[in-house]
Amino acid sequence: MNNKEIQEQRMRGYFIDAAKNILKSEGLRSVSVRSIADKAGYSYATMYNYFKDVKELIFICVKDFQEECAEVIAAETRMSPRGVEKLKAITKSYMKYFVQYPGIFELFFLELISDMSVDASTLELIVTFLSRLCDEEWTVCIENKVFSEDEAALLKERLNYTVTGLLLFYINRKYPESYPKFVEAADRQLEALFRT
Amino acid sequence: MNNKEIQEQRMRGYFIDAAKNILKSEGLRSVSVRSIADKAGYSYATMYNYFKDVKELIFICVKDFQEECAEVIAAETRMSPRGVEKLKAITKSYMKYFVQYPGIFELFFLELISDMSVDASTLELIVTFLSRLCDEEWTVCIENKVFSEDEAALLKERLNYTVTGLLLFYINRKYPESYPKFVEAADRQLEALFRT
DNA sequence: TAAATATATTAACACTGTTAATTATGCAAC
DNA sequence: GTTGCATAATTAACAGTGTTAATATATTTA
Repeated sequence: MNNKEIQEQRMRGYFIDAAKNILKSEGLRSVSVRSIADKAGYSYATMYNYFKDVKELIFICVKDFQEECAEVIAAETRMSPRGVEKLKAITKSYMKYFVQYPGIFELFFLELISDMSVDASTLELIVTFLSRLCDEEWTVCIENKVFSEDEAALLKERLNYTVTGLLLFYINRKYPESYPKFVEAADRQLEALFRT
Repeated sequence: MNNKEIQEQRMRGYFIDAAKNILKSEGLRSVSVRSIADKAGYSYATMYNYFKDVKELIFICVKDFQEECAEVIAAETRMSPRGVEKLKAITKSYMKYFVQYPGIFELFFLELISDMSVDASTLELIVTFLSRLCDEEWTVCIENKVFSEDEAALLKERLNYTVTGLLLFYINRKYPESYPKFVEAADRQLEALFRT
């Protein structure tokens, strides 16, 4: 990587960090070209020298947030016994992360991707995130004959849809009306899902 | 209802019809105060004489769309045998409706409700919609001892979360990548859900 | 140092929602 | 029928949004 590329990457980093900062603290609604540029310490038009458009910029944050989320989950579920228990723990920790940062949930699942500035690989990254987080534990379950491979494949899909549905209803439609009730609903669904 | 009220309701109707029209044909992104007023045949500021803001206006459409959706579903599932089969048919018809009108799905589940212009009863209407559509058939299943009341309550919740997750992934994240594959995924989940 | 290139900034455009000021309209009283 | 008033519809304006073109400022090369 030559000097020019290093400097370019640095500049991109300034904007990406600014965007991540606003997304986490103030949410997706507060993210704008001008607010990002302000925080990055540049004029708004400067962004267009380093990114195709603002959609490209904010969707770059997805990868970083996933890494952070994965670390938080790993730390929180470190002590959980392998297998089904750990699958539950990972899923709960996953939901907790998005409830804590609803702006990140909006970015992952709600933000429209009408134009082509969001590439397919980013979408793939998003829709497979929970599955990737759980992959290892599913393998453990299959090895221990808790589930067959077919069962596991079906449950993996189901977990993804159910958890996203739960989060969408709670974060975006205030249902259930309180966090404790949300946790109850989530627990109910998780228990039913992993009941063998 | 006196003349003034009649005229006021008529005016509201013009704007509501225009908003519904744009939502169905062009989607939520094309809905704006000016585009609605254009179609209604009035200036943009006239809307504010009849609605608090544009959010209030477009969320009024929810009720009408639900009625239309319920009618479509009733027609499409008329011949289905009562019980589990009808539950599946209703759910598939429900998904078909939102896939056909993604703008309506966006309005129901994706549009942000930050400010207080969307009242709680509308949110309640949205989150309970599928449950209400299925309520009668769940009762039939309980009466026929296909499910216990507790089982039915759990499955009702699960159906709601799963279906919304499926639609969110397909409509908003292009996953799966084709409609046939989406239908396959939906069928898989439905079959597993109703497997007794 | 001077010229050429690259980068950052400002100005401008077309949108968005919303409010205030202004114009047009309908209606009651005379 | 005309006048005056209340009501309703409109235009103008403001503060935002994303984006592009033209301009100003650095930086690099000759």
